[in-house]
Amino acid sequence: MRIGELSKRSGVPVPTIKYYLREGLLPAGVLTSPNQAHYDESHLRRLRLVRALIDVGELSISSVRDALSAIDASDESLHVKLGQVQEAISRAPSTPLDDESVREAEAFIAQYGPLEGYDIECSGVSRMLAAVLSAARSLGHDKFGENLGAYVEGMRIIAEADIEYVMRRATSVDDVVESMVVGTILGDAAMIAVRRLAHAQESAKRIGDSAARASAAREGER
Amino acid sequence: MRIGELSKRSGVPVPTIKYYLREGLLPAGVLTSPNQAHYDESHLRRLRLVRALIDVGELSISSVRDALSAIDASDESLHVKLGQVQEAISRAPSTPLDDESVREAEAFIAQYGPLEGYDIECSGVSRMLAAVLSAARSLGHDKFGENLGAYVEGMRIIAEADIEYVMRRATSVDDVVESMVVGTILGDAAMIAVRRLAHAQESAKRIGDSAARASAAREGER
DNA sequence: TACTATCGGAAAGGTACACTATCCAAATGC
DNA sequence: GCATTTGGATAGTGTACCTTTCCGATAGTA
Repeated sequence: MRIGELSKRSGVPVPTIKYYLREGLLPAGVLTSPNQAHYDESHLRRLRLVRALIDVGELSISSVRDALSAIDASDESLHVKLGQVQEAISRAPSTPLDDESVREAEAFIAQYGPLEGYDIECSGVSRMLAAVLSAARSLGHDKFGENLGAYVEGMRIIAEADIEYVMRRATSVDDVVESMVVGTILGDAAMIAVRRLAHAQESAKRIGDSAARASAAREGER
Repeated sequence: MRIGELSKRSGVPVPTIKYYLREGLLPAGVLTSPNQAHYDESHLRRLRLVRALIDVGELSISSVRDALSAIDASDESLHVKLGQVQEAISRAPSTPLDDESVREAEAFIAQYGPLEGYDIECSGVSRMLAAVLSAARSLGHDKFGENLGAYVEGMRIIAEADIEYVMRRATSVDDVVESMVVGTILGDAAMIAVRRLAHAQESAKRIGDSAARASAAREGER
């Protein structure tokens, strides 16, 4: 197919596709003449992945580029590759971190489980955690870290389901990597949404009785 | 204190504080003369909250404004207020959604638990879920929705800890609301970070043996 | 009472990002 | 034959989030 059909099938405007081509988010099509190129299903698939990373994952163009090049890299082991894509799709804050929080974050990671070959100091995850703890501290929530135990417990269940899901559907190594990217990005958003629901439900259960009754009454009036 | 000290204590540049004042993210100080104002601890606290919402929560200025005005609103019940701040701090995607995914999302919410007074159709949470399912579908992950069961299970644990945490430390109604905002925003980031760790650990356990051994060997060489 | 630093407030400027628009000669498709 | 579409390059747009600059007034210090 040519760029017009790629655009129609993906819902992405032609100029935007050209922009993505320029930015290296999409491999060039096969040139059939100096100014004609053909694209195939793999381009469509890649384009949809790009849009998912941008729209749902809210990644920047350059993060998407990093993630894709990690996906496409072929000279690494699967484990290393997964680490690289994880780094690419994890937003690392650029805020200055206080030492106390950095130490707390690293201690948490160390205690969480020995991760061989995991470079704690320069991982986005540890900086993220440090930023969270640092922000919590500055807001007077210095006990926030104690909550992390529950997070670990919850994430154990979810991560297990994630891996299970990836293993069930993936048919090749590249498939595993791509599924992990998709599952991670979509899962992040899904987790957040489900947590909001759980909060709303808990709020309704504990304190919303009168409000719910009022709402039900309003509903009844119609 | 005057603006200079507020800046020094918060780490936010003076011009940025002025900008936040203009944007209504920070209440004006008490004017002691036509061009002198005093700020107190509440301003410092609010300023730190704003920075946490922006830096950790990655909220836009206008979302922060919405969240703050929901926090400050006084004429609503706690339950309604919590719903409003939740809406303000939940990023709702602006992508077009396919009907199938919208239906699946709404069915999920309905089945998840009866939320009285919860307007499914115009909640950011349901749009978020629909966007996730829609993106999954377009990427060929049409079974992604089946994973949500595990997410619910994980979130039950986490949401319970969240509520517990808020109830334990809050001393007033306003405190509950603010703690909920902070806990939600920081918790989102924390969840994501912990999930990354869990994935890394699982990857190391299942496939990283050889890579870990290689890394350990490299470590040993030093 | 000089003098310097800092202040509040307004307006204009800047930077980064993610596209969009315009143009061109060449190729396609009816 | 001829309107449409193409790849490719360059320039422009819109939004978001600050910064810079300026002003006359005030605060703190000598």
